[in-house]
Amino acid sequence: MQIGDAARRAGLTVKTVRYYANIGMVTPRQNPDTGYRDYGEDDVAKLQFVGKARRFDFSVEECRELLGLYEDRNRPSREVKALTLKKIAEIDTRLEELHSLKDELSGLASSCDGDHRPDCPILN
Amino acid sequence: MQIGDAARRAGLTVKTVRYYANIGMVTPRQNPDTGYRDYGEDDVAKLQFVGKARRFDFSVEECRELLGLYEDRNRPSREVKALTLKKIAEIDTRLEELHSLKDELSGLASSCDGDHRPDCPILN
DNA sequence: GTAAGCCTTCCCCCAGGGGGAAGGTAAAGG
DNA sequence: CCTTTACCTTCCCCCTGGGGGAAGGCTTAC
Repeated sequence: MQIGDAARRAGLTVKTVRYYANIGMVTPRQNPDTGYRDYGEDDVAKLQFVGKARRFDFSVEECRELLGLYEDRNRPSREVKALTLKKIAEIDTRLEELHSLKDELSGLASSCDGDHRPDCPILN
Repeated sequence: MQIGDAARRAGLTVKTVRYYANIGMVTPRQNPDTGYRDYGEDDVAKLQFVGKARRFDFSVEECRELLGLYEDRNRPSREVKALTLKKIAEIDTRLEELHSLKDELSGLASSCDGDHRPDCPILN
């Protein structure tokens, strides 16, 4: 199948799918007649997998890692779980950062009158 | 004062301060003898302000906007407050996304045995 | 004299693609 | 059969927010 169909089925843009081919993450066969990329069902499955992992905030590099485990028939699920737990820890860190950031901004906003006068505590 | 001192006093790198000069955000005078950038106290104050705003997760474009209000003697604090509230709303959205992402990943991780067997629900 | 420590501009690099140009190809409609 | 439309290809520049380092110029201290 052509890249357009593969992209639609994976819920990705053509650009993105082509990018994944260029960086060697999901490399389809090539149609020798047209020179077009030729995607099979297995490729679509990988694209869907990567798309999902990206939505899960895994970086492209992490996706490549996960894909390696995914393709390995003897993959130990231990490694996949470890990667997921690491990701969860990162999310926790980011959550804490955002929480304290929000608290700080909220404090500033509530101490700011929000009128036309030039003395605003946010700016000082 | 030279860029190195200004950067140290603002808690930024020289590269960053030079970048801010290049994009026209904090533009110091120029020493006519040496051709070096010449920072005054007012510039340092602006750099500190921008550094703080960046740490508050404001984009460079938003910093430029805030700086415009900061420099305007007749600035209405209303606008500053509005920008801050908008930022808080964005943080809320991001918090929700991260929470649901974490829930989803946690569910996957807990349903994954994490042993050597090749059937891992995370990958499926 | 020379080495260290400033400064300058210039260019390439990162993620993760997006936008669009220029040109080849395939299938459907008239 | 011809044209239109919708594909596809490679190529190159764009974004954010700078980092890294080269090549060259200047004082100052030893």
